[in-house]
Amino acid sequence: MSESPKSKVISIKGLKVACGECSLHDLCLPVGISQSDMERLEHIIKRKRPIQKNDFLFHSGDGLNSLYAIRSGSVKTFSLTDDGQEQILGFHLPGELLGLDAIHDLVHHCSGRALETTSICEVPFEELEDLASQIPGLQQQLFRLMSKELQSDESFMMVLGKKTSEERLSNFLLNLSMRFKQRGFSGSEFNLSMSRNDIANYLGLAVETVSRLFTRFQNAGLIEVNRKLITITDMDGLRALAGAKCKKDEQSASN
Amino acid sequence: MSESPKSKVISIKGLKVACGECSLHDLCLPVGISQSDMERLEHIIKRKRPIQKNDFLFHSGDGLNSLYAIRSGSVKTFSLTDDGQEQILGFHLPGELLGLDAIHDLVHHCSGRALETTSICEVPFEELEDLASQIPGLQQQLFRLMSKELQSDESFMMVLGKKTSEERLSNFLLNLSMRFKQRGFSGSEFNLSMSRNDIANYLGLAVETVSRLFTRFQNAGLIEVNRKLITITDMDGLRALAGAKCKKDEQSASN
DNA sequence: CGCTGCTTTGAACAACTTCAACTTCTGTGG
DNA sequence: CCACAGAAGTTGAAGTTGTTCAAAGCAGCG
Repeated sequence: MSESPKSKVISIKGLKVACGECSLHDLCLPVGISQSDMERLEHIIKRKRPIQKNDFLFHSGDGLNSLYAIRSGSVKTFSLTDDGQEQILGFHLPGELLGLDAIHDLVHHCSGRALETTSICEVPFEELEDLASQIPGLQQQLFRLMSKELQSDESFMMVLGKKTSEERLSNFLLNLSMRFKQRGFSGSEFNLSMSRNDIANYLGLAVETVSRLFTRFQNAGLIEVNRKLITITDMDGLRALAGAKCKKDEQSASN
Repeated sequence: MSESPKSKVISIKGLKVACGECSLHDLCLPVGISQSDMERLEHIIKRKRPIQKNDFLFHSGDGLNSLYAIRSGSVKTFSLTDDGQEQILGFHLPGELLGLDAIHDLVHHCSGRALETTSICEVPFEELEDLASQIPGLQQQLFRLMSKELQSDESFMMVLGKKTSEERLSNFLLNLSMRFKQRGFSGSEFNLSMSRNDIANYLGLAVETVSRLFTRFQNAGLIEVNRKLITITDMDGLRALAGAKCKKDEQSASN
């Protein structure tokens, strides 16, 4: 496949894969890990050549061989309903680790597919687990990562369970904004790598609804939409939409 | 599976908390762990006196001190939307471990509340983490447990994102049925410890809808409802409802 | 008994979906 | 460079599912 990683990890400069140097290193695996431990970790990580838009990173049903960390680009994960339609489970940005849900039974229950040209670090799971048992800091970091994903799943359940279409979309945009910002990109202007269809699917809405919402948000002066490019022009307004809906002001009375 | 592997669990008889003897031990923490390691684990677990219906196990905002394993009874977890309404995130049965989502930042982001009189094993998290770093089998089991929760969250997202009210409720009943069966109870007749309101809330529906569905399911001969007691009389019929909906038979043509 | 809270049922209403048509974009080949 | 075909996105109007509102039925409990 790609270049071999056995090239003595010391000289980080010459190394393609270097977590310590990676701009994402505080999002990704190594946190609070010593230099030498970090090198051991880097040693097991494989850098694969970039995958193209629509390429699969893994398929539902595949055995779990590796976890995948996104270096650049973006990936969607999804599974199929009984009647064969896609349900998108998440959109994943650089610095995120995919495949954690397959640890349970060592089988992927969703598929991962690139939304654009994407480069990936592959982390063989067995070796990672082994290393984690030797490096407490790594174990802890893995626990935290998984827990974080549980948290974000939970907050997403709230979106799907209680929120209106307006709240869902504004929530979605703000979530992306936050994550882009965290990664050093602009939080107020970014490209959506996924289609409207994907957004709708993810949010449990019809494409048409999403489309209408985009124009409604634009007309309301909250965002500017240029095809895939979104500019948030009124962050607070968007936040207001995403949060408490005031459809019942009388709630203060009943409360 | 069920029969104890080796009952030389020392004088477990005298021990209040004995995972090795616990009927839930294959659901809960210890799996593939040596006898002596198991004892170390049991040593850090505290058995608390049963909590009563509506008592809180932990509050949203609390620091994470312990994980909680349910021995008997049931618990709901929920958080509040910005406008103060409850969103139920899950119902938890004996053998399940609560609080994993708080590991990330050591703060609970949801509350846990007993649905009935419930007894709990408290597992101090720091000590557990410490132990996990010494016992690879324990680390692995924790990874698996968290991963399993990720999986079930994902399948629930599918329910909320794509399923109709009928599919949601039948899904819910089948899920409970399966879990009861797994725990040695009847899978076809069980008590709902949660209110209709809670069910509706969890499934993202209105109470009225859930109520109507119960009567509809009963009229269709799928279940029998006696207040909180549910008897599933047509498991396959219920499964059919939960799975692929046939609202479009023409899909075979378009597919 | 007569509360009180939970559940059920009916009827009107709203939000979102579905269907259908049209527009814009993208990439390909002449 | 333009034409064209297909995909993606937008917009309008009709249709449905599930919600909301209102009220009655029921069990549990002081």
